[in-house]
Formats: sequence, C-alpha cells, structure tokens
Amino acid sequence: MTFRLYDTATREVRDFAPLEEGKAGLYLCGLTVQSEPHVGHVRSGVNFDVLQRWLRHLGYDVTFIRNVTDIDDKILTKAAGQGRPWYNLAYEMHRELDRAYDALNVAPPTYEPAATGHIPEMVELITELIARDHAYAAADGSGDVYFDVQSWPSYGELTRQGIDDMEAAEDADPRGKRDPRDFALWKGWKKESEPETAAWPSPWGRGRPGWHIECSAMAGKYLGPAFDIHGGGVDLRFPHHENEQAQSRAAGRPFASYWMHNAWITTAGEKMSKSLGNSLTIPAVLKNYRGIELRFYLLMAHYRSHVEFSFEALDEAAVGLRRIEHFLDRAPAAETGDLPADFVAAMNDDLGTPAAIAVLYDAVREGNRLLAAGEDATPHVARVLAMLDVLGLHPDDSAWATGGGDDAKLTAAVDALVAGLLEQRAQARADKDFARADAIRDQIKTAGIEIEDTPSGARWTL
RNA sequence: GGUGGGUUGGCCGAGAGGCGAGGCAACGGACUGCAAAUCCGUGUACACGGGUUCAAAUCCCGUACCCACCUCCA
Repeated sequence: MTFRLYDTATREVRDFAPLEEGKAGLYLCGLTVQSEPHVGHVRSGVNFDVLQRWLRHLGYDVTFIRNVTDIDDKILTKAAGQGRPWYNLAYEMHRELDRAYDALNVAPPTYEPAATGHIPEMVELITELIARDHAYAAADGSGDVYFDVQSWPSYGELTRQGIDDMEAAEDADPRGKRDPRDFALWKGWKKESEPETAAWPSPWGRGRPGWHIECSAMAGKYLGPAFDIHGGGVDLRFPHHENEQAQSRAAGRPFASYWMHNAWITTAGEKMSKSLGNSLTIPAVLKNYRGIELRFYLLMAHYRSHVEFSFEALDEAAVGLRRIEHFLDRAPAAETGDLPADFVAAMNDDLGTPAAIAVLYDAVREGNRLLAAGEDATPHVARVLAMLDVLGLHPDDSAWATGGGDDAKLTAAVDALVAGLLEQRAQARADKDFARADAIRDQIKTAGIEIEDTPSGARWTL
C-alpha cells in the first residue's frame, strides 16, 4: 500500500511518488516571528511533524526544511512601536516559537533557515528573473523590484485563477508597478521610516526582500530546484505559494511536486489573531493543559478540516487521552510493537489521523477487556505504544518530561503522604469501618487527588 | 466578480453509493462495601427540495446559510 496525499494543485488525493527513490524533500512555510504563537499557528507545525514522522516510518530519508520569516513590515512596525530593534523582537518571538514546538513535541526539522540569512540567495534568484525578463526594477527610483505577472502565462495555475479575474488590492500602493498584480521581489530601503539595519546591499540599491522570494530561495538552496512536498496554511495558497511557484518556475526551477495545505483553527467563527486577545497563545494554553493534550486535540481532526476551537472540545480530548494513558499505567510494560494494518491504512490515506486514533482506541478497549479478564494484554500495549509513537504522543517521549527535578520531587513527596493515608484507609476497610474509609478518601479528594481501588491495592492520580 | 471549502446525533469529529468510525456526555447492566477505573449494552445523525439507483449522508440538479483566499496572514 502506498502513501497517498491530497495535492492542492490537482485537487485530488494522489499516490506519493518521490523524485528520488527512498527520499523525500519537504518545505514548510513557517511563521513570521512577530508575536507569540497561538493555537492556530502551531497546527501546521504539528501536522507537518506527523507527516515527517510518517514518511520516516515508511522508510524515507527525509529532508525537512521549515523556514522562519524574521523580517517583514509587521516586525518592523511592531518593534518600532515598542522602541526596540526589529531583530530583538524577531529573535525573542523565534525563541518563543521554539518553546511552543518543544512543548508540543514537534520534532526539529533538518534545518530552519531564516530569511535574513539568505539575502545573497535571493539576490541571485531575482537577478536570474530579471535576466529572463520576468522581473524588472521599478522605474520610479524606489529601488523596488517586481515580478512581472504578465510575463508568466501560467501565473495563477496553482489556485486556478486567471489574472484578469484577480482583484487588485484596493489599498495597494501602485508605486512603480507595471501591473497592479505584480508583486515585490525586493523592497527599496525607505530611509525616512526604516532602520538601516533592515536594509541590505543589492544591485538595485539597499533594501530588503519581498515576502515570497525568501521561500523560493531557501527551498532552492536546501532542497534543490525540484523537491517533493511544499506545505503551509490554506491562506498561503494565494498569493504566497502562487508567487513562490511562479518566480521559481520562471527562473527555470520545477519546484514542488505536491502542495499540502492545512485548514484553519478559528474561535467564535473567526480567524485567530492578535485582536482576539492572548488567551489562545501557546504559553497561555499550556498553563492549564499539557502539551500532549493539545497535540492530541489537534490530531483528532483531519488536517484539512476546519476546526472551531473550544476549551470544551480540548477538555474532551484531554479526557479521552487520559483513558489511553490510564490503560498504559495499569497494563504491564511492553516494548513498542508493530502498527495495526488499519492504522497504517488510515495514515497512508492522506494522514487520516482521526481514523488512526479510532484504531488506537480499539486497541485500548481490547487491551482493557483482556486486563479485566486477567489475560495477557502485552501485545495491545505494544501496539498502542507504536501508534502513539508515530503520532508523536509516546508517553515516555522526553518532550513531555517538562518541569524536571522539581516535579519528580513533588510527586515523591505527595506519594509518601498519600501512601500513609491509604494505609489507614486500607486498615479501616479491613475493619469494615467504611465511614472512616470514605472519610479518608474524601479528605484526599479535597486535595485534588483521586483514589482508585485495584486488586493490588489503591492507587492515586491527580 | 473570480477561486476554493463547509453544513453529520446532546457535544466533538471521521466517512464519500450497501455492515451506525471513534471520542466525550447520558442512560441501563456487570464488577465494587460504596465509589473510581474498566468492560458490555442503549441512538434509527447526515442543512433543505428534487432527481439517478435495487440501494444515497455519499452521485446529479436546484435552494438556503456559513467560511476562506483574491498581493500582511498558519
């Protein structure tokens, strides 16, 4: 059975056929590091992390490039408003993003290039485009360089739009554009409003890169002129990905074979954005939820499905996850085993994580049934661990071991205290003094600790 | 105006012509001193109106409503 994935360009699920046998090259448009990451931002990170893990599981040698955009209008404006250097803001938010990815067990890519580190590659690409008559330096002396969309007949092919049907942005400054739909490859330095640190030398004067060119340049540098899969959020299809493809192909690079786009996470029916406040930033959510719970929640929906975020749904996901964890807690330890065929089929079908999780629950239920019957559930434990592992949800994964020493010490301390009380309760139960036994249980419960009686004695959980 | 997507049970969320994915909640049962945990059982869901078909949530036509993108966006 082969891996199949939905390709936005062809609008159909297609067999994955890599350019080079046994290898897979992935490029994901990462974030513009201008504010704290929120739940919506990390979705593509988690989705592509699952893709990366699945391709590796299938035996592919994966090269995964996920960029960071560390210079753009917003960063400049925001940093100026805060009275600090733009690079300081971008760097801080980049570190914040790394923490969010770590908390969700999003494995690092092969490399995470930043736009500002690849100015020469972009200049090179722009030069090539000018030489091929697909780009031009603005005649108004602004130092801007634009891509000439009229010079590229297949412009619009990715999103199936004809140039004539596109609305030109009403608020777009026409500047030196030949056509209002031409987009900036290079933005000339505006001395009066932009810091000199945000301007790099180029054949067209000092300036900074347009948004789209960085991805074409970096994908080209690390993955070559042609690579397998390019991904990002649906909003990036146009203009970002359309432009990336146009400028890359116009420069003679075939570019991506498959395009993957994840759907939105909205709140109150709206796109998440800074205007909705900070309650949904990753640091805020992680105050009340574990990273593994958020990751599980994100994987319960298919990556191409729109998700209406709610804390109620996140709570439900967390409860469901705890059932899986509880099974592993009480079942005998086992090594990670093989994946059930149904799980593999679900994942091979365009990363069908919801169907895959259904298989996971089937294994948990059957394992619990065997445990209740006093039979050997080891094979089911092995299967469950294998499935969790490939989804990045393995409980022993070091990513979940946050807090470190203090947490462990605290757990040990609580365990000692609760153990004493449980001993008293066990004695009371042995004496049939159930009133006293229940009083002890209530006392422990008041502290937020649940007691559960098992054949081998009582156990506690927070 | 152009392009793409959506509407599934109390809730979340899969599926894409024929056995009711799965989860959460609820109810009944088993187990338990009582619980908890666990297991077993319980639901006649597919926006609306037509059509095709032996068979439609799934295909076709139409209608309604919602959303995204159209050069800042995960």
